[in-house]
Amino acid sequence: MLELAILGLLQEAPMHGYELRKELATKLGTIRAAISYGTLYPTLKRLHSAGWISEQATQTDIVPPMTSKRGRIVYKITAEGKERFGELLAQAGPETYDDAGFGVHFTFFSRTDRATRLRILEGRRRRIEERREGLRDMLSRAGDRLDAYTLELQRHGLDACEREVRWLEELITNERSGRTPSAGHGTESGTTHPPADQAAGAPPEDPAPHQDRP
Amino acid sequence: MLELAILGLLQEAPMHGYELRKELATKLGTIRAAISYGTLYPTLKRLHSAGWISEQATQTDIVPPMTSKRGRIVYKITAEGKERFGELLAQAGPETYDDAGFGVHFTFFSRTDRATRLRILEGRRRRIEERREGLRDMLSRAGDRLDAYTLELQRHGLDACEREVRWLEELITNERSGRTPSAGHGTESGTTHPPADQAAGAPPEDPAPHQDRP
DNA sequence: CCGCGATGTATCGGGCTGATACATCGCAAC
DNA sequence: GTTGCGATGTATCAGCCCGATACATCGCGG
Repeated sequence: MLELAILGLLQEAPMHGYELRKELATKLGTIRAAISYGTLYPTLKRLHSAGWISEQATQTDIVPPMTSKRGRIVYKITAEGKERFGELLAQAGPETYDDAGFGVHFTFFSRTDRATRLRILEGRRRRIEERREGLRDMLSRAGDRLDAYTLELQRHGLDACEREVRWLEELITNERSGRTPSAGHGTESGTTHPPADQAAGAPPEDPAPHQDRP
Repeated sequence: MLELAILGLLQEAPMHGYELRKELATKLGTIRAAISYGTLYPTLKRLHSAGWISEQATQTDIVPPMTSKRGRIVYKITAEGKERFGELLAQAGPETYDDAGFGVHFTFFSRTDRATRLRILEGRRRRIEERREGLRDMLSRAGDRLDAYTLELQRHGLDACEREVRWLEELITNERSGRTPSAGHGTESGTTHPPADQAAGAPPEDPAPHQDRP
């Protein structure tokens, strides 16, 4: 999972560890608190020894007139790494559908082909629907056996599940009709689907999700 | 964290490992996927060697005429364990406010005094508000630097944050005014509460778990 | 009587975290 | 000027936790 994330970020630009961590934190911040260095550095070493990335120490102090940065290690993705990234992007196991895995995959959706995007969205939806059903069963069957606070927690969880399913459904519909997730809904939607709000603010960037790399 | 959860469940009733896991899964299912045996059993051993719980093997095959259950190990909380549970319930560290920690604490709110409940709810709210602010900053500052999918993920995360803050706010208000989270809002699908089925195996414990109100 | 799914206990490799350590840079306060 | 401090940066370690796996038993239907 982390492997995919790192490869994906390094494909955008070479980075050193600290930068990588910050980038991970902002891009996956929603889904994953913040990757720890205790994970990051060993993983980078692993990726390096596997040949997916290259390390390049930068302690050339003499050259840069601006800021003679201290020795840090810039990681760069290799050709094999790009290949590996493509594999990881396309394949979807069970761990693709949990919170962390889905978040990472989703982050790179603009570099994923549409079929895979749909597969992953539907897998995630299935996962959340199962959780939702479990919650519903529990609330209707054992509802009165639980105390008020536990009940409230479950209700809140159920609510989040229903909301996420709706979100996924919308995304799936958009995928099928060939739209990218343009800016739309303002935080509150209640029960009504406002169908007429896109088609005005078309995103100028992000033309088409490409699959191969330069 | 697991320690608190186990102690709390065992205070309701003695259980063996399998049962404990199922109970954990349903009560904390919202917040934590499902505790693994690879975690559960070592933890139980640790709690036992610390003296918080007692193990009692049940392979008395001869006695019971009904079901000669195979040897399983029933865990029971000790007096020291109850004391420990009380400590853990009252103290709140940083890990109290992450998803897992908050979920566990919240589950046992009916056995927590009001002051602690408020402290935890407010701490959690603060945590989520920080996440929310981070997301908002990111969306307003670097919004156009991110691709459409990443953006959409962040928006969804922000939405979830705002929703949770509102939920917490409501709970806090209720706490201050002395209400417990009785069933209130919708999310319902015609729930007719089927009453009258407890009083069978339920322990006569649970007299008056929370403080009175001023 | 045989498989098969649920129940039940237990271990192991490995991923991930939080704490910790160390070192450098830029900047502001005194 | 030097002292402190926070951001940047790399790195390790104990320990928690998960997924996979291995057993063994029970109750059930074919």
